[in-house]
Amino acid sequence: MPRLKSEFFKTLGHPLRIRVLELLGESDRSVTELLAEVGVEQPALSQQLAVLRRAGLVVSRREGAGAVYSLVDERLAELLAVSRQILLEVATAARDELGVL
Amino acid sequence: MPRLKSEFFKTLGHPLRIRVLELLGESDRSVTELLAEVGVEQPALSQQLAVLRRAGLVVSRREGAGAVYSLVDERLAELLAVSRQILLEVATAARDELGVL
DNA sequence: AGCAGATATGCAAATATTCGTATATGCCAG
DNA sequence: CTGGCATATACGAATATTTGCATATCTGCT
Repeated sequence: MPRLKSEFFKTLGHPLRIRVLELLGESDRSVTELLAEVGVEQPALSQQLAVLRRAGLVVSRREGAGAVYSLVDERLAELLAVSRQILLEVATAARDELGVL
Repeated sequence: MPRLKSEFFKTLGHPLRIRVLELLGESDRSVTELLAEVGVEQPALSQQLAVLRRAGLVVSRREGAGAVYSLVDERLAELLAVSRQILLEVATAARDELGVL
């Protein structure tokens, strides 16, 4: 399972993909909406959406002209929240470390 | 924060590193012990331990001859557990998807 | 000091990811 | 069925990561 899990985390290892997941955690969004919120070229966004889709973390449905994306599992939001906690902890631990020296 | 978070996940995106974190989640371990449990060359292990150290996810203390590693934050174990849940969900979702086609 | 075991670092080749740009496809209006 | 907007894919150059191997460093012992 480490192999699978590392694939999963590798998928999360990209700023734009994280950003998108956070936004989708709030609510479903069309590509156009996402495009307005993250500051990148359209192909760049579609590429990363494709990565997330292949990893099975998001799904897209066509809706009229465009496409709407949503998270497959809401626990992804939870995961990102937990990771924020850990990051804070790790960051302050590192700061204390430096403080002691 | 997406940048920081993606760095964090990138660090997790490696089978050996995941394996090590899971083992350290159970209990602290010396490099020698880790070496016996994961099946890799010693330099490979030390390299990945170094990555984890630089990322601030683990710390090492010298103990006699060798070095003992431990997790900086036990919530890392929790995180890995949550990710397991999500993986299962995602995997079955994907399977159902295929089943429907 | 000199040795031996344990751990860490350096570095180049192989491999994988990202980014930009061009282009293709899907869908609706007219 | 054609134009135009929305989204997706292709592909090469730039960049980052991984891997294997050689070697350095640290520690306790004699």
